[in-house]
Amino acid sequence: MATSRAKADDYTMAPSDSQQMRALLGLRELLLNGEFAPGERMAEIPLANRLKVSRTPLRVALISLEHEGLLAAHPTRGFIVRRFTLQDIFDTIEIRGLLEGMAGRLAVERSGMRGVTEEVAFQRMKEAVAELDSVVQTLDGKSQEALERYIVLNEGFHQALLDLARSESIEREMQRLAKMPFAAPSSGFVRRQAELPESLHILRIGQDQHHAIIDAMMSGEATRVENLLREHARLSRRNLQIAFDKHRGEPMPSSLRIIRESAENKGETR
Amino acid sequence: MATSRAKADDYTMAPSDSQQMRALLGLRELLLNGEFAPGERMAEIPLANRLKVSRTPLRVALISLEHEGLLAAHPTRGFIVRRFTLQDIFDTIEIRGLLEGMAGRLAVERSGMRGVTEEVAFQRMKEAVAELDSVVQTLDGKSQEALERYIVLNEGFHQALLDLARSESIEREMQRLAKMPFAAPSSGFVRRQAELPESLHILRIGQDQHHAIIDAMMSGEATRVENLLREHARLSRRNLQIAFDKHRGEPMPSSLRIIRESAENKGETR
DNA sequence: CTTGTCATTTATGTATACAATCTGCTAGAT
DNA sequence: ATCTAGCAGATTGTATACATAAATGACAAG
Repeated sequence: MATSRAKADDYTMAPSDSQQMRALLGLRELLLNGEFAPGERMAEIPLANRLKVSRTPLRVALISLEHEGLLAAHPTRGFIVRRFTLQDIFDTIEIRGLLEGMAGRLAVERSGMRGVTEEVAFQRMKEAVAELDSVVQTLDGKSQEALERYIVLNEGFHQALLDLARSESIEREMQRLAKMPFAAPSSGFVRRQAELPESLHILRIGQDQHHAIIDAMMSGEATRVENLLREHARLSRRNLQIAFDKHRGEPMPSSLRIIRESAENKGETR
Repeated sequence: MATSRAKADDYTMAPSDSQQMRALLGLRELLLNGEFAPGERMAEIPLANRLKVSRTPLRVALISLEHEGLLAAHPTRGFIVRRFTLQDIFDTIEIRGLLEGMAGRLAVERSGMRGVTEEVAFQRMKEAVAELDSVVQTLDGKSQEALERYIVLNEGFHQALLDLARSESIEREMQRLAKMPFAAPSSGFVRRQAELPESLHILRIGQDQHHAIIDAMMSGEATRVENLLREHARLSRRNLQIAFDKHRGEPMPSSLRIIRESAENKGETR
């Protein structure tokens, strides 16, 4: 059930090749690529033309993206692009840490007498960590292939943890947070920043934490699991901070463009 | 900004007297009153007639309510009423505790040198607690008026706490959780269950925790604040459990009807 | 030159017609 | 009697026309 990550996009009914999906996926990609400036108004007709859909399915996408947090409702009319500060994203990552921490604790607490060791999802976690050991050694900032494998395994680790918690509520909230830019366990930006030696170092520290988490779970140390996962999430913060510092100057890769350094004129739309 | 709780419903643009609002508010009320059985399909045309809106704004409401978590997208067609177990709601309340705990900790950590004492929002918290002291004494299960006042003050306390955290991310997530049945700090069910002596007792314990939270914040004990708030949220669980146990038999007030005892046939729609 | 009002224009909110798809039923065959 | 295929009905997905409210710009008054 909650095993596979697949499933087109879940909500917004309609077969995944519907106009609504085309609009949602297309617009989300545009937004995450920083194609629009924060605060910019999303005019429906031009957007519909650009995405090759009519206004109705586009509207569905706009509403969805507002709930996802990428857009904000303009007080009087339509939608505008939401403004993200680094602080917002850091807080979101920390919330993710809270949720994963709770998931880890519940995984231990709810596994009953037998302990977590018996569960198949726990086997998946262990297998992911085992393979990550070798993948992490391969990582050198050049091998794109190894990095892709790293991401797959890391996501597998985190998904298996959620499965173990058996909590629909946590599952839901995590799925939600994962749609916020840079908040997911393996945020897309890892892909591009992983050349940096500091980032590689952080991936290795993360892998050490993976081991500690497995260890604590096997011992039934629920609180330790929770704390480890909270700290584990903070690695994403560090990683993001590094990527951000790197581009203090001008270029700023497209994926980072949605972030506004500070509050600026966080107030009105203008 | 985040000071007032007002603002019609925030998203779903449109002036608050729009058809979209009528549909959203109307349908949400129907759902929370347990008018539909979990798993039931939400047919658009009958619903539109019932709510006196056309299909287009109704559709907006359906999509919104799916994101809020009250509806689920049927794989192939339309929306169905989501199934809630007591476990789901308990987990959601615990997540609320995590968020409020983080908010309290941030409030202390981010208040800088001067400490939290200087902040106006902290004054609001103290004032709310002060008045709650007298209101709580008045509560006797008969005075509806005192109960209403209790709810207002309690919500003020929790909102001021969020304001102190100065975190848009937490604010957002809390606003979201508050739309889940029984997850808000002063869940609607308090209103009807407060006759029960056990519930009254719980409200008094909660007030004691309020004092402890204020105390810890003044001392700058961030971690203690966090733990207190996590535990504070669990009172809602106890309260809900009491209300639920009370109606083991048959009647089950309308507000509790959306909860299904256990997973039953949590699988398919049928 | 500035400011306020009004008309024009443009974009969004709403309703509805049409198309595509699923559901359920009936009839026929095994 | 049961299962399958095909058809009819109903329901959702999509497009679009129309209504309505906001933004824009022109013009006049101060």
